[in-house]
Amino acid sequence: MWQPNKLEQERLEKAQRLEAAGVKPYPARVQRTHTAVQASAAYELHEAQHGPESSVPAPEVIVCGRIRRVNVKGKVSFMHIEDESGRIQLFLRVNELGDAVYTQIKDSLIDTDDFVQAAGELMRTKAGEISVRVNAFHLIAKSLSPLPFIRQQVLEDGTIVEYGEFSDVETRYRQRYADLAVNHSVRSVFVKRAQTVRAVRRFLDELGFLEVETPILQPLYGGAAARPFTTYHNELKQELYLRISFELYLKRLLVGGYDAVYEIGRDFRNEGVSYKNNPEFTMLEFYKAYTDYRGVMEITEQMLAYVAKEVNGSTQVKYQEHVLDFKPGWPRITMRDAIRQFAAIDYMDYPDAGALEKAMRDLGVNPKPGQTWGKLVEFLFGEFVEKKLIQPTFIIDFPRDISPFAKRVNDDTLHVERFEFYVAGMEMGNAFTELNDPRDQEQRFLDMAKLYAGDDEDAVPLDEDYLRAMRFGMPPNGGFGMGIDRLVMLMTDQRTIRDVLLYPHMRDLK
RNA sequence: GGCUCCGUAGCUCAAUUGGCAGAGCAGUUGACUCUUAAUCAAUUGGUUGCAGGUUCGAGUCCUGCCGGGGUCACCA
Repeated sequence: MWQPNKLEQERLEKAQRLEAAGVKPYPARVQRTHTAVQASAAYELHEAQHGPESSVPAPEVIVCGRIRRVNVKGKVSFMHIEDESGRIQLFLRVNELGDAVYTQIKDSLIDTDDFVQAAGELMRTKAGEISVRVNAFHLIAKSLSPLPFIRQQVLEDGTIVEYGEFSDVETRYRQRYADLAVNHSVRSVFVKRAQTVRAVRRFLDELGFLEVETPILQPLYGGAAARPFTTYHNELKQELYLRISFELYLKRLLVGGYDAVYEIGRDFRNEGVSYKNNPEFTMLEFYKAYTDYRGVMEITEQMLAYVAKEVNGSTQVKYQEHVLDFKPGWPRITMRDAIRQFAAIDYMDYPDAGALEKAMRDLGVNPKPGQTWGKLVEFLFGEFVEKKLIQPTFIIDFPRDISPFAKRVNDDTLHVERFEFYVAGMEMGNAFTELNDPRDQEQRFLDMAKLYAGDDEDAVPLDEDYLRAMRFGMPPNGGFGMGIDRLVMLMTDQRTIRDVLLYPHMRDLK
């Protein structure tokens, strides 16, 4: 239940006073002929055509927006209103507006944060700012709660300098609308986010991929190692999982005859929250027939370079203290070489888990006891290599026992054709030459069940229907998955995933 | 989940060893017909996250809880 504070109480009373004077604080009908930027452009064009002192009347406009600055003087006032395009100044003079309306402004019945509609001829003030000489002024939405206040200055090129800030992280995330309304730079992050997703789509569409949608509610989860969220369908009396990946549903479509499919959508993983993990996040997965993980690496490089260029105008992107370069030709380093290089240990000298674990302890790291060989290799990688991979890098050829959907590397029983790519010390994506032998796939499911018996977190449920699909024949294909949010972090120079999510997950307030 | 730091006015922040809770901005009132981080004068505003405890006295010290940041763990 809303308990108006003092400032809100004042605004409520203003709304009532306006209503008493016959002003509707929330009218149904609104008009706008120009955005703020269109209006400015229209005046500049007028000046260019007729000169600054011309007797030809300037264009008449109707603009709408939120009041961001008010400067009331005795008989002339100024406001800046803001719409999505930017800001424009209103020049309000009692002569044009009449006493009644001007008095409402002077009595500050109109507040910063209110939405208004203003009509009039465009002009330039003596100080040189393009403004609307307002002859009709209407409140179109009263703001009852003041937005967090920070002082801002609009420079001539339109940039907004902020003095002070609205920085309380918790409030910013919980009340993102206020964050967006006040903090100008936050809005641009989400514009770039949209541009990023659009660029990914355009890239894949142009390559001939078909965008599809697969179930989020799944009777069986799979395709990744993660704990799922569970839910329940009341009518069907059915336990359901929120998907942790799209993998198995997408590959079934290759059986159905599509050569190349992709999906961009939400995944849900019931795991820890961190600067790069949110319980729900946006994933891109694609699968392409008649290629393998080498082909997928080429697509990956091209795609990321394309996105960087579309969003930031260059394959080079500033991220924190680094300049990342997505230009294709990223290094491809095997998992084995990477660990040899950064950890000074060759895990192939220790082909069984017990020996490897002991060798790792001698190196001074402490994996959980009793893990599989592949898990140990992965631990080594995380401990010694991951953070060091700043420029885009493919790490290729992963241990088999942590990769149940990838084809083995020729004549190598320990490795599969899989790569992950890393940027800024973060895992960005994961891909393999997809396993398409149903007999091998079934064995992998069984092996996983055996390896991770009693280990709920890493168990991979056996998906009979997926095997059935594969038995009809699945073309050889390469598959790919990438966290879109992390990509957006890179494109927008944000340190945490929460700053690229409009509504990051927050604990419930009790 | 562990460790650690933090929570004071609408926003950003002060408050000495435990000693009257403050400032700037915004808000309110007034002046001002080209201002723009407007200016000038006056002025309001607090359950110091919540609940206990120690003390003559707690924003400050202690315990618990709530929320958040960082970090570790978890996480292909």
